[in-house]
Amino acid sequence: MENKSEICLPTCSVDYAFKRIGGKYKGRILWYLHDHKTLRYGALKRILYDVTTKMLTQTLRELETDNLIIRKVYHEVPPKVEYSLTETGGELIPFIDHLRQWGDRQIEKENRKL
Amino acid sequence: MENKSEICLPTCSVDYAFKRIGGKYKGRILWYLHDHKTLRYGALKRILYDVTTKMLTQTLRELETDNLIIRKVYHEVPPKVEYSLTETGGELIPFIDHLRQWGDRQIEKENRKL
DNA sequence: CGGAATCCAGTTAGATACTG
DNA sequence: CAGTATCTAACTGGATTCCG
Repeated sequence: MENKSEICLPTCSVDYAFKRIGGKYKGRILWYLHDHKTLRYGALKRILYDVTTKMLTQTLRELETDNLIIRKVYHEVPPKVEYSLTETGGELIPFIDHLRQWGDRQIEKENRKL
Repeated sequence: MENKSEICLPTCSVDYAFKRIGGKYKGRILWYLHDHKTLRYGALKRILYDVTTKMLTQTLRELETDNLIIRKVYHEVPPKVEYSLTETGGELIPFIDHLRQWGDRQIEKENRKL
């Protein structure tokens, strides 16, 4: 499975950016990693809770390839892998945070209508 | 075809927001509508250029349902339909702009490496 | 524990043709 | 002009099983 971001030239930088963080779980993963500083594979899976191992692994690999997260392997038994944000990935946090606040406001609005 | 945003409760507001603007063309459409104030269907199709009528219509309907854009129909011959941002949609522009700038920086970085 | 591999159903999106 | 309808290829994502 190839990383989409490698096989197509973006037509504009908005497109470029959305390709990198627009995946089904990417926004949440970046946000949770910022929240917890570092998370293990299993912990991430528990927080996202509806994700399959296949999807999680695939998504993490894409984020790693795009240099948004770091994958650190501890060669122990049992194995341990920790994920954290890169500096580039961290630069996206203000954006995600604003988006989160916007989302909160919309959810509130919708609730008031009911 | 149901609008996804209607059939699932978001697990968190990050997820909520990404569902609304994370589609393949949504970011670009919002950005272009902000840039041009208002755009006709055909103009949008030309700017996005690789989109099919089916995808464009579907995406525009989702954005409309989520109250991010306005669809204004002129009952003329030939027909004329203009799209523009709602106030809520406009609130997203600063974030998309931020994302766009981030994208620009990444593209530059990648070019320097080559 | 942190995945990889395989198989398969379901969805999505593209091409094409047609319409008010 | 601004779509709709239909068909199909392609891809996505889920379940399951297995491995170092």
